[in-house]
Amino acid sequence: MQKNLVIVESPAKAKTIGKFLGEDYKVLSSYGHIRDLKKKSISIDYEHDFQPTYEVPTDKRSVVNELKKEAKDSDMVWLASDEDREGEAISWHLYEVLGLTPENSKRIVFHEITKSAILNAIQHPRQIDINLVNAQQARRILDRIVGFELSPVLWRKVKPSLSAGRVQSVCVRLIVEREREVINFKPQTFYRVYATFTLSDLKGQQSEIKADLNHRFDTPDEAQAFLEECKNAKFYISSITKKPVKRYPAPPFTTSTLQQEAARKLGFSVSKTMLVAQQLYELGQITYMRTDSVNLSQFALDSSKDEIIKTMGEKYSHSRQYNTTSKGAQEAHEAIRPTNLNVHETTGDSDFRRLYDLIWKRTVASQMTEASVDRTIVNINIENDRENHFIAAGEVIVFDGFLRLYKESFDDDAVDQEDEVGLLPPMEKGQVLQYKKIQAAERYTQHPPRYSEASLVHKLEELGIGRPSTYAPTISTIQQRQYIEKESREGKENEFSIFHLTNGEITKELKKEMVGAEKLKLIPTDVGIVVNDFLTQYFPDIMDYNFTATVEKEFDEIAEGDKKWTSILQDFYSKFHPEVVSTTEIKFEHKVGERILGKDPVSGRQVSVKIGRFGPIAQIGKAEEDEKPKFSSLRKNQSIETITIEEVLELFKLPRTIGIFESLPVVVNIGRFGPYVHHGSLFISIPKGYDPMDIDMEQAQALILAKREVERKKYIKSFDDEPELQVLNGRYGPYISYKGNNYKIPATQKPEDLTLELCYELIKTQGEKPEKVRKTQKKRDKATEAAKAHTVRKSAKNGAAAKKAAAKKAAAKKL
DNA sequence: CAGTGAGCGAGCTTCCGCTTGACTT
Repeated sequence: MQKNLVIVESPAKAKTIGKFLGEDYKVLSSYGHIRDLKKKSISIDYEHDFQPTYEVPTDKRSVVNELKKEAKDSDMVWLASDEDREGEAISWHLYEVLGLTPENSKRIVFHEITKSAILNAIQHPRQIDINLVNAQQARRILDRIVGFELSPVLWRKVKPSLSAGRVQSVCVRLIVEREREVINFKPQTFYRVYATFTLSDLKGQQSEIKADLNHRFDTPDEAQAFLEECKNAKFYISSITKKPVKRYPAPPFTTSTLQQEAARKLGFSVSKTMLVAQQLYELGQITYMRTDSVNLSQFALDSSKDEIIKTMGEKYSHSRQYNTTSKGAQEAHEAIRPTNLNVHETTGDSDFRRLYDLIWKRTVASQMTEASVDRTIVNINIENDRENHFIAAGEVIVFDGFLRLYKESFDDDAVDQEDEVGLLPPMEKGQVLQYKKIQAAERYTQHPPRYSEASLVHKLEELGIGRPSTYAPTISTIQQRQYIEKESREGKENEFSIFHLTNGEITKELKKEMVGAEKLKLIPTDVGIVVNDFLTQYFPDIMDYNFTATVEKEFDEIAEGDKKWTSILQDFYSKFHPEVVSTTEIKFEHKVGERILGKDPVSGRQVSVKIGRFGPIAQIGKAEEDEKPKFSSLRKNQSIETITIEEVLELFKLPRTIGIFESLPVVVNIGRFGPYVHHGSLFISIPKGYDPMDIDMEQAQALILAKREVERKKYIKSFDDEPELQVLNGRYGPYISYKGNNYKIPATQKPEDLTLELCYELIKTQGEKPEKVRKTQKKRDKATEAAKAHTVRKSAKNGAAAKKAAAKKAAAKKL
């Protein structure tokens, strides 16, 4: 019988700690929470002080059973989950589920995983802090109430299977509001003036300086007038100011800052960063990757100091401890850093190496001396012009310090392309300059940038919404619900004018540039916009950007023992629930989010757009009229909010019957996967370059015949003895199809010469794959729908349940 | 890949935070 059982949250942590503690200690992991509110029902008893009903989820049963067994075999159980609200609750649930007592259990905490920290923790045990636990229960139950009361309102008023929650709904709101700012933005033009001057020093050496005007002009006339004035003006240096400036390194990484920098410097998505970081953590190469703390352990401070002195010298070392400033931080862990700072690089694939390199550099740089820069500002006056002057800036790095290793990136780096400033030639006050050229270029003010995944995380953290463990999952949830999409937009070509002044002559040039290109930005869908507007109108408190911060304050009061958790919930629920009831009872004249655009000039029937079962649709006519309404999906790039009646009427020009071929109609339409020609049982995608609005019979016939040819060529060979095996011609050349799986044919083998035996051999050498059951069309439809509704994980686990639901749906559909 | 679209049915969907593997729909 072992003496001690220590339970931590993460298995990697358990492994490390196990090494520090001797034979008398067994260290196991709870794998996070082991108990939660029951999954299906709301599981809160409103009649009895919000009494929750907890259950051990199925995927935690085996963990719990093992812990139970080990606990029974131990003299003492040490509950060593993290020291924050969630961690305290994990310990409490363990205490309850494992049937522990104050005599056979102790609660311990540590912030860094070192032998001394853990031994010290064991010397100073305490009991479970029930106030902190209650704060967690309040948080959990409030989130359940919000999610499970609000989502059904959306099912009734907007569309089934939608969701709402304290975090996700506000997240969508940020993106919707930013999109509106972008749409409503009216770019303004202005003229920016910049010049190149020449000056000669005492020895007659010529050099050049670039300088910007301190003023922008609103119109081309003003810009031109200014250049006119410069033609014969005298330019001289009116002042030279030198100022030493210091630059300080950024603090070590938290989850949020790591996600942002990995996106900017490595182009990683938020989830990719977390995936790679998780692997580095499991290999013991970095500390825990879900943290909001910038704190470094004494060990990390000491070893980075050693490392810096050893590789760069004493003057580069400057130890610092940073303070966490982000809202709602709980600081149960250290900052993200390499576990051993003397390991400068890691092995593995390039993603691995690059992320490790980033973390190593950021950590070490944070412990390095600040950089010293001499900054020079030169004012160049224009004689007889007291309002305008040119400014030239120069910078010399006197001591590079941390910049030797690492420089933080910022989101607008790409915008400030003229950011580089270099060395200025020697000059003195009063010196007269000659202009070489002066240019006034037309520029446009830019709309605020759409959010990227990383900049959204930054904003969420700033508002104190969400936690390090939820940033990545939240972004994928709102994508799965199809509230937002990640999209890239190509830039548009834009013409602008530049006036040049050279040799006393002004010329005008028209130039083209690409503007407005955006890479993988977050854009709301129609569903996202409609849901957001609905929630913002009827539940403004929940949708308030400060809602989380406000309730967090109350949770803190519970944790401090100043307030009762049930009365906080009572206050909230007594206000919130009636709002849910009254909103549910509203009989809307139109469907939520519906826009009436006017009347169809041909039939006189009403034209409207709204959210349909499969997304946004346009409709002519009303359901209650005798004649059935006509429907058409909106095109990609069209939105309920901005579409015009003309555009809607255009949609109904399809489907278009363009003629008869072989006594069957040829119909052109646009479906979910783009434009297609429909003839008999054949559907043919219309290739790019053709316009479905004016494709003619000749072109359509060609497409039909070409498709037939492909179909004909598709079958190279089949065998009477084995109807399930075929040799086919596909997009990538010939292949073998067998029981729903495909197998390659080596280039040396002529497909026509294949025998059944040869095919079997090829299948065997490539490893026969398990038979795939070919589903019917309808079933597959339902399966994808079900998969969309579930998260990837859930659908994997509940495969059988999903199938059952799908079958039911399919059955319902037939009736 | 699949080319859909309003009510007499049946019963489903949903939250946030803590943690990792095990899947073939």
